[in-house]
Amino acid sequence: MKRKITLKQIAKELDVSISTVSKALRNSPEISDDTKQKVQAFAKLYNYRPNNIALSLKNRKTNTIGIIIPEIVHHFFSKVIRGVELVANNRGYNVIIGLSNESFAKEVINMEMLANGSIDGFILSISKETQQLQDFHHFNETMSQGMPIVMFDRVVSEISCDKVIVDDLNGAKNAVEKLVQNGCKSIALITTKDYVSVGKLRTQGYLEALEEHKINPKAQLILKIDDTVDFESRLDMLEKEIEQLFKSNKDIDGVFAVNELYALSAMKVARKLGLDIPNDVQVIGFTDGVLSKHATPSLTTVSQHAQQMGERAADLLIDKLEQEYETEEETFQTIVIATDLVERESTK
Amino acid sequence: MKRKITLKQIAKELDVSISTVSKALRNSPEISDDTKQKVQAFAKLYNYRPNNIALSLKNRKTNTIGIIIPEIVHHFFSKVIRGVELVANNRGYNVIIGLSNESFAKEVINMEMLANGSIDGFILSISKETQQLQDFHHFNETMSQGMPIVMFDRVVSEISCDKVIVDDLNGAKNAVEKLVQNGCKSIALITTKDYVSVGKLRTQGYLEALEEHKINPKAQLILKIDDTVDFESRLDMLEKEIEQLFKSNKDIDGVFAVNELYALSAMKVARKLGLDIPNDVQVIGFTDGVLSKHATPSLTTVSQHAQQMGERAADLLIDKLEQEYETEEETFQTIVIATDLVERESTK
DNA sequence: GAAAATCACGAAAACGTTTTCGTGTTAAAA
DNA sequence: TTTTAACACGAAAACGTTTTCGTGATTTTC
Repeated sequence: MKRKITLKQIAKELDVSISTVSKALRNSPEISDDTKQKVQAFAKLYNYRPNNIALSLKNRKTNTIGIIIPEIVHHFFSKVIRGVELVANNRGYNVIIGLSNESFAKEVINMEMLANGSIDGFILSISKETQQLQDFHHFNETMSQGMPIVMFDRVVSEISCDKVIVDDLNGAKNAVEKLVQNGCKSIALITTKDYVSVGKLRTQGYLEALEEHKINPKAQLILKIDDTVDFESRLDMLEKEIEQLFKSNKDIDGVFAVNELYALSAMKVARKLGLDIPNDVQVIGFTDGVLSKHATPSLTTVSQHAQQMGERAADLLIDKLEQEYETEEETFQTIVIATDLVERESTK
Repeated sequence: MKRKITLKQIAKELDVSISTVSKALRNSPEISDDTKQKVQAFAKLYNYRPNNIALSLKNRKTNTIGIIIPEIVHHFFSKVIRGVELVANNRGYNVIIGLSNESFAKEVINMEMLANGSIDGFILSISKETQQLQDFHHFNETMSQGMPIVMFDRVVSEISCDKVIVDDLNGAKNAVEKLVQNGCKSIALITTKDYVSVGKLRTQGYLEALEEHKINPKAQLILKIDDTVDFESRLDMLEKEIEQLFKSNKDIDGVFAVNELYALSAMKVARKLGLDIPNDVQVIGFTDGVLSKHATPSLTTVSQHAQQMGERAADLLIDKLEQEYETEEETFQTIVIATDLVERESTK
């Protein structure tokens, strides 16, 4: 078991100095062709590669970006990661992941771990708990140490940093307008409680769409789910709530749900109640998930372009990292990714 | 924008030596209580944290593990990552990811990148292309440099290293036996071409189950899909092949598919042909995906316990990394994770 | 009061690089 | 022949730690 070879070992072996070896390998004109050839041949033979850690220390730059997300077993987030990884690799960076698991404490700990030299900057989406607690000190501390942050999807307006967000408002608005145009008169909304930023915006989009079509929103058509519960494991509870919604509002002919699971559950409940989709009820979900495509009937969705979000976020971060001169005044941008309405069988 | 504070700066500020600061912070008995208090208070005030990169260089240990997978937008792999991340974090390690995107070249490049000091060891699942090319030099090179590797799921028998695999053979066998017990007489198999190790084993399980029940396997009931094609985008092709299978074998009353997509497509085609599930045809898939649970009818599956695989792999790797004495003879283990048959609506 | 022991701290090396600045040797210019 | 320039290389610092060893100063012991 031979360790990786170092400059020092090569130098010793060839009886030259470390500097000479380093220069020879980087083709410095200071070194004679003879020596260069000798060194390069030897290095190739022993498959020399510079040690990244040493380089990071020397350059005070790791060429690694940290990504902190609430959950990885999630189509949306894994697509974002793929996007980040794609451009990061192309631009010579590695990606290191941290999962907050929707917990504030884990988010803080993970960031502190990575911020101590392991990475050059963060790409992150904040946890639900952080959104509730409204405690953002760790972001400020990180940034005040000169480590840039790019937030995506779940962002917080109180923090000044680069951001990549989905156009939640217009995405929702377009979806609801589609339902209206398709003849729906009584459109239900299944959303989350208000502290989740994206839920709030999508709700707003729903309301605006109704308003523009002179439809009075009815409170009893809006179902706010408490999403601190893990509904993957408590599907029954979710379905009961939705069933209640349908039963007390027999006139529902359209449903807009702020995520895939809610939309699918709505379809399931509707079918169970003897309603035909899309003839009796039309359904649209807001999601980038994989379930929609394969559901029966397949679900019309607002697509969020998760991978693109990751790509843009990575570009934003790396641009900032490689910015030659620190601009006098820090300037941050917010990129808004437009959504697409992917029409499938759950709408007419 | 103040940089992170270092020992040197603290030393200068307090007019003591770097060594004294370091020792004071680590509570060395060499240092007087007075000085300790002074240093620790100052460090706390300025939120001092040792630089990970410097520590890595000094200790020749990064406390980071690299994970290389073919694809991240995949329920199975993201669950494995979650498992790895879970135990890694608990044991004081970070996780850095590399995506091979099923490409041999990217796999090699990614490994070389990370092997140059960035990580202490690998957890990986090899790409399809690597499986085809049967070129494993990069694994051998990595290991010969003293960097341990743990392979999971898609492993290669030619390489001696720790491995974590699913009991593909028995998982498949049990599934097919279930179908037999449920009364199926003519059971089709939808699998991949042979070079993918897991496909091969699952096929073997299918054959063994039939044999044990004295059923003669029929070649025309076995459909081998070329999975170099990305079927997420070419669903129609996949469905056509399956439709052909059903049409030329009207007696099919059971289907075992080696992954989720094939199983779902089979159900879709069957329904299209007017067959009822599970009364006319029963279907079982091999998967850890999310589609099965939410499909209609929901799909009976062989569960692979992906997260557990990740956990075991991480434990295996970290155990090896922290092994005090290098045992005389390297010894490798292969952990086999048993599968579970999750019965849902697609079987009786 | 001298020798020994204890205390409290600092210097320096090491991890593996890159780069700046010498410096001795040879070749060209005066 | 002397001065200058070009050449080819090495020493050392720096990145931020930890740790070994050394060393003055003070205290204890006889």
